[in-house]
Amino acid sequence: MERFYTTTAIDYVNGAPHIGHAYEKILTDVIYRHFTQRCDNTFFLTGTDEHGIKIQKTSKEQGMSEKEFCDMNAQKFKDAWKALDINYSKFIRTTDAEHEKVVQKIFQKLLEKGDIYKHKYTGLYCSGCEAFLSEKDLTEDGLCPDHQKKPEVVSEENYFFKLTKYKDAIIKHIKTNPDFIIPSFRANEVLNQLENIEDISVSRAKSNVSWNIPVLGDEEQGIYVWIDALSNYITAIGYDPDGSSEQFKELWPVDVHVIGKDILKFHSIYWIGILMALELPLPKHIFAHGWITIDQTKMSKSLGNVISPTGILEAFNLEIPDPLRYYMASSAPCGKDGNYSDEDFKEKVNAHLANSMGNLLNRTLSMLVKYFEGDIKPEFLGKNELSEQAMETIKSVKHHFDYFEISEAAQKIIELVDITNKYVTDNAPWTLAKEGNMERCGVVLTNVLEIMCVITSLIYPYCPNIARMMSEQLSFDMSIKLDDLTCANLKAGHLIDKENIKPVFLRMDSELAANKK
RNA sequence: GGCAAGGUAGCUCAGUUGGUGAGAGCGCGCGGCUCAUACCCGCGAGGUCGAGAGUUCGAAUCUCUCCCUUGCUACCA
Repeated sequence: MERFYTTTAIDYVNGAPHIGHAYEKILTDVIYRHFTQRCDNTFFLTGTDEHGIKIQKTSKEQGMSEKEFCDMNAQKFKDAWKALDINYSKFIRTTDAEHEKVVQKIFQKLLEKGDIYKHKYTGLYCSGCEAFLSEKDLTEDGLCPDHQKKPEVVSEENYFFKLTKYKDAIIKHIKTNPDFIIPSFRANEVLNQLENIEDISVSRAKSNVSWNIPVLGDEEQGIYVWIDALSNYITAIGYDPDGSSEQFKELWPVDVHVIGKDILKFHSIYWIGILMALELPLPKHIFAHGWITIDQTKMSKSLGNVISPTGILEAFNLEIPDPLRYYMASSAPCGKDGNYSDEDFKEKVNAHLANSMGNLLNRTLSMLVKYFEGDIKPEFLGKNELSEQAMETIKSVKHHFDYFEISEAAQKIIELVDITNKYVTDNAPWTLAKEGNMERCGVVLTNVLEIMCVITSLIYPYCPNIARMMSEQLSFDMSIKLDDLTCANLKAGHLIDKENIKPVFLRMDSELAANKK
């Protein structure tokens, strides 16, 4: 594998980022960082979706221009991702001039091709949804279920995308590529939805919505979300109907679109139809993750249980996002919902990162200093009784990432940590030292430190800061690719002094952590 | 209503094509160790594997019925 391109959904900047937004970015960042350990050319795209009537209205309510409002909120997302160490390559905004220009060209191309046509439509329009609703969507009182508002009867001439033309091809693609939609049980849902699919409206009357990308040559119409937002995945890397960039040619098709399960339909049907119309290769995978619930309850503004990711970092006085990243990425099985609770967060992070992994490094380095003044003697190096298991773990972690099983991969890493902790206890280096069996003692400690290098590499995608601290204390070069990773990472010589041994992560409720404040 | 996925120890969940006394992690209790971040290692808890019936020498694992949860989708109103 030489290149890897991944994306997140772009977030609608109508408000501030919450833990649900953060979950997706963390997942994607973990996936991305893992693949940077396997590929040379990698790219990670995220960004914001900034057009539409809701932005138009909210900005007006707040007495700002749409542009000011979007700038303000987009910045909040950027700040949050910075706090979480989301290592994206590019942050696209759908109001970027370059994006708008290419979207217009895409629209034009599909129009010329005949895949977009004009059609007069009369229906019940909900301005909250920015969409036409059918009567069956409404409540008993004839209100929009989401906005509790009565939709207006609107007759509008819009452009439509000929989605039905591609229906059979999309069905065929999903059926012949079982790993196209992940997790696979969602593929059935999509196939179900495809049965009743109709052409989709891809423009809005400028008189209704002004904050959007104008249709070239038609002042009455603005481009609606589908072509505007979905195409960010290609405009960001230089797609152009008149000739794409080198970068686009290298990176497309995308390896995985990471999205929430709520927008799977748009990505696995609408977006695929658009790509087919543009005659572009299709994404290799679409990974639909589940929701993060808060204390087993769905997060919602009305319940007032919306949690901000930076709020959690502050509440626990965390200087690095690693624990939150680790928890988020490891708490839900692939594609299923996960839950967040303060208690569970603390418990899991303390157990895995502090008690097991962090303490393992700490205890081993301490013994190396105590018994060998921090030196690794040449005779300590060589055959490692743990190497087979370590290599097996690397293989298994890679395998899980190939299927975007992020929490499952984390579990494997912690298993290796546990095995290694047991190895220390079973071999009791402190007893060996007392008995004067110094060579065996040194061999055991060195074996453990070699495994710690492997663990450092494997935990890096989840905990980049902790991994960096571990690598520093081990003098281990983390830039090594996973394919080249072995259990021979250390060199004979002086490794570390007592004063440089530092806990890489302190228990969140420990006195040490409290004193640090 | 249809389709789909589930209901397994306090919590989160594993349990391949049915078969030695039903598992893991966390939490909890007890013991051990003392290198370490009050950490690590070991042991334990006795959970009618949602309910009932059936197939079988034998079912958490297959069949049927029922109850409950979740997702997608419809229809009546």
